[in-house]
Amino acid sequence: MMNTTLKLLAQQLQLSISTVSRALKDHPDISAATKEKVHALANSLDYEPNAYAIQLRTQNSKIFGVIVPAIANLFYDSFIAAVEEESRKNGYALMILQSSDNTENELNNLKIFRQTRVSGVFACLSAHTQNLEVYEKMSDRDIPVVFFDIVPKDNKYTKVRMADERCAIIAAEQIIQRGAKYVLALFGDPALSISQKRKQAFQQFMEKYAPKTHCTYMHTNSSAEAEAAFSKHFNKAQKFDTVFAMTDEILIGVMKSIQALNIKVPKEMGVISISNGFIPSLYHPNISYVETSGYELGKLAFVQMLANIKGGKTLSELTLEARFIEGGSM
Amino acid sequence: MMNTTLKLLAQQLQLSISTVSRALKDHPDISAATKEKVHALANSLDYEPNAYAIQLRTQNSKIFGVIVPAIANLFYDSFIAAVEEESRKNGYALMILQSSDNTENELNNLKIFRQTRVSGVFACLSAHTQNLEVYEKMSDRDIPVVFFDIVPKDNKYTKVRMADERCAIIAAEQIIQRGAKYVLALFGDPALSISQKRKQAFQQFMEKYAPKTHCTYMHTNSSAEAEAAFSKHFNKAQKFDTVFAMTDEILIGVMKSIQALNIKVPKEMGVISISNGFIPSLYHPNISYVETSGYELGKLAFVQMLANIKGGKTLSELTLEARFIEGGSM
DNA sequence: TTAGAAAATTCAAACGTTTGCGGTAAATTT
DNA sequence: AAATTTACCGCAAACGTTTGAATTTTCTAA
Repeated sequence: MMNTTLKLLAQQLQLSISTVSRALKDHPDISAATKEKVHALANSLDYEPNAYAIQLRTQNSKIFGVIVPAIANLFYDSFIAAVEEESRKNGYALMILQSSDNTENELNNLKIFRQTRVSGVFACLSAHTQNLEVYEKMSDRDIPVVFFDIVPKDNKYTKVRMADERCAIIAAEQIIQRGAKYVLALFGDPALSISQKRKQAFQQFMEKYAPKTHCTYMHTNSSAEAEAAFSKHFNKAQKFDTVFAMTDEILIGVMKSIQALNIKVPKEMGVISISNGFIPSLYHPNISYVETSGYELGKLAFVQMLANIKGGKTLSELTLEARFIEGGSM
Repeated sequence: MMNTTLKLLAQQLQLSISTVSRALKDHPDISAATKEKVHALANSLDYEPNAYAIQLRTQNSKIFGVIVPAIANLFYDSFIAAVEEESRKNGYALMILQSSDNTENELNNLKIFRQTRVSGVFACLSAHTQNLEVYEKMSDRDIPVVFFDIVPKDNKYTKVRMADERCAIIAAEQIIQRGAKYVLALFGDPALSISQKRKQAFQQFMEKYAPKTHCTYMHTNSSAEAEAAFSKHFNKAQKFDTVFAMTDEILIGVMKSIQALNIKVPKEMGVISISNGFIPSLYHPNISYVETSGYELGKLAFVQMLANIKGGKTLSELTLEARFIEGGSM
């Protein structure tokens, strides 16, 4: 079936293409009568403007690119969901690519975005990406980039992220409030700045406000490692009374161990984590956590993107405040 | 910064646009020397073909649309991940839209896809979508549609889905093998055909091969309902020894109740579910489940899509075989 | 009436490609 | 040396839209 185009409408109505085009978008130059006729025919012929022709003409694709380490991830999921919602409201579509935490994929994806002439990209750096040249290239072409979650250090970029230090501190506050004596604090990959930041903030806070509390710090790279670390340490001389998990991944490992050892939460063991909220809700009692909402972050990122597009460059770093969500595990 | 175009290259090289265009794609008409010069300049000027111009000319967007009820969902996540992988390999990009299980959104998304002139769409029907007219319209425009997971009944469409009945039967087999006497079988929204199919297959199989086993069938619409249903029934006169959860959502509710009541798995209670695998891996012991792999389904869907594009229409329904994954809960 | 303004419509170029066809110069054949 | 082939390359139209400027039509006022 032939696609109906402006030309076709124009022919059938004995009008020029430009008149039809303007009629369709309510241009004041066009008479009400003509507008009506045009709209009527357009509807009955089911006219859909050709996005490619428009973009070619206007240089504006109305598509945002999103690049995440993985789509199948609770946090990024909700981030994407938020961005998608806002995009749709604002007449943008979304193109989502995953880097699988691999710098090469990240590069390829960026290239696709350039080729697609996206109107902007939301980027979460791969864990070990150092070279930001490609992102510079986007800026050169006036494609705004909003970094989220894992962001570059350099502050010439627009970025939104969780208040990582605050998250850790809020958790520490809760641990102190519980009156914990022996704490096992589990953090993620020590190579990631997010792990470093959180650990440093946590440790500093504990040392300052609860110097008598005995804390053991560990880094684990997977659920399995966290599970092993927990059960190994639990069986040692001094039993912990509280455990802190920096991520969902770690929490999962910890909870498996807790179930296996049939430890009672919160009586025998207090549990607190930093999370999006889904995983903590899976257990009984619900795990208390410091919320890092991918959804909220997505909303924030979108605001930044729009600001970037409308008002030119707005370089800034926004952090999303965290809050404590009471479960029953403390 | 100006985008470099064929015209620019042509000017700088004192060649015609067509020559440059052909040189760039290794056309036999062009001499090796010229090709080399063109490539060299293209590289140094960082030329990227304008996808919109190409699509306008060739009528081929090299973009697939994906429409899912929700991105933030373990099953669809992995489906998308698979489709994305394959798409990238084949030079396609992906545009992902979520319907939030709302028919109106679904319609809007489809419209965006039509406007974007996607090369094809992967569609999962919203729970209560009846009117498939919009999908017909896609076909009219020669945009192939591959339905997945929640698919229309009519078999004039291309569809891939899980072998729903088989999943339920495999679970039933395991339950019989465990020697269960009293079974609580929890299914999802009775309005969904998937719930009906699974329940019917399950019930039929149990009645035929284990008529003496006492089964209680229930429908629950959320984790909370499942949790309530389980604990309510568990406290009645006759205790169950086995529970079957049709979805992750239901499993989550069941497991919360099991944890709350401190029931020992698998000694006091056998647990089996149908799942993607993630949720069952969260507990200790791991829950045994019948695997419905979104990832595999994605791969399958992509094959179908390619077949549709290459070889014209291939109407068919493919179902993905399910398999039992041993946890420690049976 | 008629000039002049206002309203409505059309012209035509441009966005960056692809591609059938035609053209020219060099190489090959008679 | 003329005729034919071969190897390269350029012309120009087309894809569907937007938009500044020009043009035509209609209205207004003297």
